[in-house]
Parts: sequence; structure tokens; C-alpha cells
Amino acid sequence: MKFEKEMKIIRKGTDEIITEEELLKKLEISEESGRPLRIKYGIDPTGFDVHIGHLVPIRKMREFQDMGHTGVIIIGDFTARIGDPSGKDETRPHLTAEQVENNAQKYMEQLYKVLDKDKTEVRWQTEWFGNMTMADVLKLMGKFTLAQFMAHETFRSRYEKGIPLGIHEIMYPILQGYDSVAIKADVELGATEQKFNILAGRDMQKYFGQLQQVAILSPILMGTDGKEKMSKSLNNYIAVFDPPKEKYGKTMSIPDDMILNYFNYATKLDTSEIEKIASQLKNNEVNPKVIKQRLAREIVTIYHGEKAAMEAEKEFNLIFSKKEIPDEIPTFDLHNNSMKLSEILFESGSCASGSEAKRLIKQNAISIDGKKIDDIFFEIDKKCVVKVGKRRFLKVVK
RNA sequence: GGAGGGGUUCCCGAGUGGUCAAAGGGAACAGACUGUAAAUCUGUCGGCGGACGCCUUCGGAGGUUCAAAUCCUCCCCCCUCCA
Repeated sequence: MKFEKEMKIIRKGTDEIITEEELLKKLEISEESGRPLRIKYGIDPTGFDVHIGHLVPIRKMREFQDMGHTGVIIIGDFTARIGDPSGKDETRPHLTAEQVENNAQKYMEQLYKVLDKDKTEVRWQTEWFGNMTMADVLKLMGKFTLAQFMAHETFRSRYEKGIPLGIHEIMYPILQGYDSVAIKADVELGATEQKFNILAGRDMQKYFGQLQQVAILSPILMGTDGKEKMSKSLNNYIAVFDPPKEKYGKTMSIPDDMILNYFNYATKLDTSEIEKIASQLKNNEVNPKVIKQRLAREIVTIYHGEKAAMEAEKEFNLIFSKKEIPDEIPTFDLHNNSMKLSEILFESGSCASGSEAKRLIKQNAISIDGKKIDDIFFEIDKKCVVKVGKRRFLKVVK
């Protein structure tokens, strides 16, 4: 079969492709005409802290770029005013134009760690929504029925649970759908929870006489807690901005059950290699910890390169296996001759408050130069290394 | 517009005058055990002071009281049903 290699790459780590036949046809047309496919992905500039779960579809985009296609990133400056109802989000705060601009810029900075900048087009919704009239908007709205929206799980469940559902929120899929028309998308990428929105794009394109886009849905990456989807508000995420050591450490903290999931959706390894790992895990041939370390290295490598990954691993082993102190730790300048330990912990930011510092001291969580301290009135008058919990360190200097 | 229900500490959710910094669960943090895995057990989980206490919190603003998350007044927001 033609494009078999390409399809294999595209299928890896995706949940659903609607439809494969259409995708094949588009690949063919593209090859014949020499016109790259336009691969769409929308971002929400209400924030800019991107985590590796967001990047599952983005890495898919990169794979398309490597095949010569064009990635089109939509900056959802209008949809950001609504807030995607597909999550559990409720009403969003209004942002200023400057904030949105700033968020979008920082967002892109992170996406470019994965994307090929030369094959990426960045478009703002304002370009096509900025001058629309009420008549235009009504025309778009008229394309859908309330029944369609109420058939959508997230709208229905919110309605049934009595959670407020703003009229404007049902505009979200309509706007996102029209984006596809505006940029003439061939493919739209997104997490499975985006299915409704992406299918709305297909409807919209049909309405405007365009060839329908193919939906490529990625699974939702589970968070490091292994219980919920990766998200910032649940604090179970690995951020693109996290330094290598953090990424490595957070990966090591995922439950064993999640190892394969992460290999599949968060690394570049190909299917056959992942199958090998799966059998190793299944047969207990290798300690899962060793496999997880490989996973952590793979993830760090994607964003920081191999060297950083090796360094992160070295430090991880140093701290957690050998229980030693890492090379680079924050320092605190002892500005008096002698200061109370609890004060230092608070002032250095190691603890959120003096009370928390004292609590930790009482709980035996603090050690100085390797010795446990449980006296909340302990004073420090010379340089030393303070360890807070398992992984927070502080070098006190004078 | 009418009738009813509701807004509590990160989240869910008890609490209807003092014994409430506020039950319980979740999350989180710490300790033991470990592989920073899982499971389990224990403790902590508003702030401040050398620990007795003090200060700030229960949608907002006032008020009653020795005393209010709990009572009264006004306001804001949400939900349900009826137009």
C-alpha cells in the first residue's frame, strides 16, 4: 500500500482517525499536486504553561512537518474569551490584549521545541473574527441545533448536574469549527476530548463547500499521579519549562502502570521498540525502575538533548540512590550572625510560612549536614546544607 | 415577574448562637517501608509569637448580642420549577 510508512507513523499514539480513507486521499492529492497538507492545531492563550500532555498532538504535527506538510497553529484569542467547555472549566477571567499577546508568544516558544519553525504558520482568530457582523455570526450559529449540542457529553452533563452553562459557551465549537474554514485545514489535531469541536469543523467546512478536514485524535496523557489527566490545576504535570532534573524526577514518580502509556504518547520510540519494553515489563525481566529511567531519559532528551538527560539521571541517582547532595542548590545568605532555622526556611522560600517550617521541623523532615533536627528553636550561625523533605535543599552561606 | 433551593477553609462537603480555625472525604506535604512505583501505617494540613495564647477566615456590606459560619437588614451571584 502506498503511504504505508507514513500511515504507520501517523497511527502511532493516536486514538482515532476520522477517516483514514480521507487521509490517504489527501496524502495522494498532496503528493500529486505538490501542495503540502495544512495541519491545524489550536491553542488557548489564557495561559502559557505548556505541559507534555499538550504536546502529544504537537509532536504529531512535527511528524507531518517531517513529511513536508505545513503546521498551522491557531491562536484562539476569541475562543479564549469563552473558555473551552470540554474540560471542567467554568467561566474564564477576561484577559487584556497584552496578556494574550504575551501568553501566545511564550506558548509558541515552547511549541518550537518540538515544531519545525520553517514549516509552521501562526494565525490569530482575530484575522477572521475581528470584523464579523452579527449577521455573519447568526449565519454560523444557524448551522447547528441545540439538540446536537445537548447530545455532546460535556454540555449535557453540565446541564444535568445543574452546573451553569453560558449561552456563549456553546459558541466554542462553532468558532473552532470556523477556524478550519478560515485556514482551509486538511487535518486537525487534538486530544480525544476535542472530538466534538473538531467534527464541528468538518460540518462547517462542508457547509462552506470545502473538502472536510481529517480529525486525528490523540489520547489524553495521564498525569504523573496516574489518576487524572495531566493538568496544571491538578499539579500532576510535567511542564516544558521544567528544567531537565524536574522532568526526570517527575517521570520517575509516575506509577509503574503508566510506564507504557508514557512510552507510547510521550516519547519518540517506535512501535516495535515499545512492544519489546512491554514484554520486558510483562515478564518481569527487568526491574521497572530501570525501564522507567529509560523513559525519563527519553522524555528529557526530546526537550533538552541527550547530554542534559544523562546529567539529570546522574543527579537523580546521586540524590535518591546514594542520598547525596546535588551540585546546584539554592543558597541563602545568613544576614545575621545567627538566625532561627524556621526563619531561614521561610525567608529562603523553602517553606510557605513560618508555621509550615515549624511543622516540618516537628515532623522530622529537616536535616542539617545530614543530621536530623527536631528543635523548632534551632539556630544556625555557620554555613551548612539544609535538607527539607526528600528533595528540597538549601545551602546556607555566610 | 412568581415560588423554592443554594453560595463554608485547595476541591467535594458537614455545620443553623458559645465546646468552630470549623466534622468527614479527596488532594497535598512529612515520617516509616521502598525503586521519589504501588500498597500500607502514622502525623500535618490559615497566620503570628519560645507552644499559654493571639490575630484573620465561612458570597459582600451593615446590624443585634457578652458571644455569630450560625439571628436580622440590604446587596451580589448560582440552581430548579412556573410564565
